[in-house]
Amino acid sequence: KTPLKQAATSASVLTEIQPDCHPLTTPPKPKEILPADPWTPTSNLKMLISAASPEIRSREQRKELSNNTSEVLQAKHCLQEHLWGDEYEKSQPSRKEKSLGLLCHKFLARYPDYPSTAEHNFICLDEVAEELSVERRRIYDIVNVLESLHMVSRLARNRYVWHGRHHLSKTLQALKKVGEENKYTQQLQMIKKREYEHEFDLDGERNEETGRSFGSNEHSEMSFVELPGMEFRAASVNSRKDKSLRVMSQKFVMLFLVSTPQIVSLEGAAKILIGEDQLEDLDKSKFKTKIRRLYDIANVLSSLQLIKKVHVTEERGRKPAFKWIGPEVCLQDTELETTSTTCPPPISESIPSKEQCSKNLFPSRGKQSFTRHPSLIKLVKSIENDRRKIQSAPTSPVKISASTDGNLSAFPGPIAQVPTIAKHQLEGQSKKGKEMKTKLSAPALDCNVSSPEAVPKPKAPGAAAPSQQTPLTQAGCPPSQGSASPLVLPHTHSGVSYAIYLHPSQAHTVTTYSPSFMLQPLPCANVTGIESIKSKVLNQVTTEEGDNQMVTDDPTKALTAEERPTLKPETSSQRCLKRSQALQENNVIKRRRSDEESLDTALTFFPSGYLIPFTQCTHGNKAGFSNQEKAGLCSLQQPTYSPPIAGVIPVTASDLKAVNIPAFHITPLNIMLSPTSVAAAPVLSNSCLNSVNTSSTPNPSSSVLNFTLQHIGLIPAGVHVPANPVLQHMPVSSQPENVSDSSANRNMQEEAVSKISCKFLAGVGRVRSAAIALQQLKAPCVPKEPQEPQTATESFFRTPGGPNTGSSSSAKPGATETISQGTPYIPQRKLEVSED
DNA sequence: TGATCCCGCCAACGT
DNA sequence: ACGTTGGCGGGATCA
Repeated sequence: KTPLKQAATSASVLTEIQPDCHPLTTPPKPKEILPADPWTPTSNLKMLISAASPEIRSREQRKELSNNTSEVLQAKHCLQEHLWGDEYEKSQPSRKEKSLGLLCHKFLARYPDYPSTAEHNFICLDEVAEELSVERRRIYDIVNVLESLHMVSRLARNRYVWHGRHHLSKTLQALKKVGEENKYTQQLQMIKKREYEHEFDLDGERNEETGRSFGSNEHSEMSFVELPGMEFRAASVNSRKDKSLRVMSQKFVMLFLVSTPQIVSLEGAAKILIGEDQLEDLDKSKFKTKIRRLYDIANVLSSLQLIKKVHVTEERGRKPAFKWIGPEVCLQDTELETTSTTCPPPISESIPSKEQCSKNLFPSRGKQSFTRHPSLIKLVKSIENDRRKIQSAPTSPVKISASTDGNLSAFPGPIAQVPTIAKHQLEGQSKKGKEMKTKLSAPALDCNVSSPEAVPKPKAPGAAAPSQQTPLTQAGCPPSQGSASPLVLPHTHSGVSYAIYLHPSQAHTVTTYSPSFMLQPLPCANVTGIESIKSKVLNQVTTEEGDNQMVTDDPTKALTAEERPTLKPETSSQRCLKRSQALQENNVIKRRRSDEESLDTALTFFPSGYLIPFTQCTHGNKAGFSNQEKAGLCSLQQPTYSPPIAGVIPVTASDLKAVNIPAFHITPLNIMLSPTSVAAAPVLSNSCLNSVNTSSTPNPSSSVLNFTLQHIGLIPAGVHVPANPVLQHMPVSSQPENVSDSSANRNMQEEAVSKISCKFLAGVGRVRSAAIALQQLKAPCVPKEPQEPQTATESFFRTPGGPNTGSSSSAKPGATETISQGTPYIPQRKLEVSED
């Protein structure tokens, strides 16, 4: 009776969840004794478990008999009574049953992937820890990683909010962007190169060299990557300097997103992550510790179905590694990347203009937008403090968030602080929060007070505002209640669109989105299915196995499908297939979804009232399209823009109406900034943009825009504003002392400036006052030198498409895929990646 | 064995 | 002072 021991422990459960688990490795045997540490009485989890295997199911059934969720502990006691200490010991959950991965599964099972924003998804660490019967310490591990993906965010002590995967794609984009800026690709190459040289006794000075290059990485101090709208959930969190696990997690993810076969070995990751801060001492113990942490992170990421474990077999031997199985992340409008028909490896060079264009186009995008420079933290903090002081918090953020979107309603007021801040910024260009604090003036406070009333209210879907009704026309209204302009925003989760009454200023902010619209006129035919070809050719990946089963057969997903409607994971190959076969209507639908998402993004953005990145809007690529346009223009287009996760958001007809936020809704906001800069200095990125879009396709919206603006009196009749004002906030950056070419500094400043500009404009509430303020803006405006050219390497290294886009999988589980990791630096070498 | 990674000490931090 | 977070690494467990 000894075999009482685990057998069908959670370990096997997990394994069976994994598709590749083969009968060969038949799990020892079902456990005869209920685990002392019973499953969480979450229905989800139970379903998950029971679906995992018949054995488990039966066990669950047995347990079901006495499972009233409150009797879990009882069971434990019984168990204790009926077993001798010895046996009881054995019945204790095995190590694997306590694994972080499983724990994470349990944890995740508690919350929907895409929680409706209406329901409050709060996480009380204590409760969770108790319910999962683990120490809180473990929950931290999970939550920290989740936090790094913005799937949760901290509200307060012991309190987190669950966001689910709503922000995931955005986060991943941000991470990818930052990862690229961090030259992670190069670092990875470096490591590979180094290893390669090792094999040929080339070590020695060479290593010094390569090692040094790590240290010289200017981004080494990169801190936590934030998503706009997600940032000040808790000032305390931000103020903590040690976000190691969070940051490490993000970096880890970056590595995946940036490397071309999206496979990262633990070792390599550890080296890079260590190399960043501690370039020199590749301490053994430090390395070990790093690895340990990476395992922790990897476990969570695995539970999230973002990565899976593989083994990379090189000449050297088998190394543990992880492969990205999450959604593909496209940095910008995907159609730009897939224009050419046969894109050989150096594809990024074949589209450099586009690539760089968009990068230059949205200079504040990516790192600037998402990474908070250390020196900004203070500012941020103080602002947060101010906010808290000012916000009399009649309703806790918790309660506020009930209506539509937590983000949306959580921070109604702070935006109003901007004017002062902006002013201050313009005057002193000091980023010290303290000073700002003192500058908070009465108007700002007023705004704060009034803005809560402008909190979006749900409205009947039918009440969609016609797109012509620009918020601008109402901008003259004071920022009080009733002056809100209806702005239709789709409700991503429920598929119901809401007309949200936005404070005019907020509306402006939202409209920031449409810049992407300007990019759209790009003819986008002949893109179908290219990516798959590309990646096949490029990566020579013999994709095998289980991606399919891995993802689709996963009981977790199947079972929780209803509450995770959007997740329905697609295999890369599936996606490929879909892409190439996509029916027009599918495309349209997806487009809608995309729109939805992008708008959702918008929703996410403006509430923050602080970081309002123009740039982020970009990936909401089709946001500006009318559906007709989309249908016509893009019917042939490959729907690569939406990662699987984003692609399955339920859509209702009403959403169709919601997707149009006309360009000129937006532009006014930018325009207010731009006249100065436009006149002052032609922005480099403009020309880029023009070359791609404007020149070829006269943009009608430009004239409309100008007309509108002139009509409204925002700009003098003679002035013509380019249709792509997006960038023009950039030159506003007017800090003369900022000669440093350090992108970090610049980015920071740009971020600050754009933020401030946004806030400023958003907070003014009255166009007039904004216009007046604009006058003030003009003075300090200094033409800024064009965005630094993209390093050739950056684009060079970039390879389009992920390895996931490989051929359809048919290989047996356990088969190995052979990956030749082509890199510019090192000769092609064969790697074997095997599933475990 | 080496790969994994649980566990919980304890310090930094917040209140 | 006390509770929360979470870095960290010993050493148990797994394969």
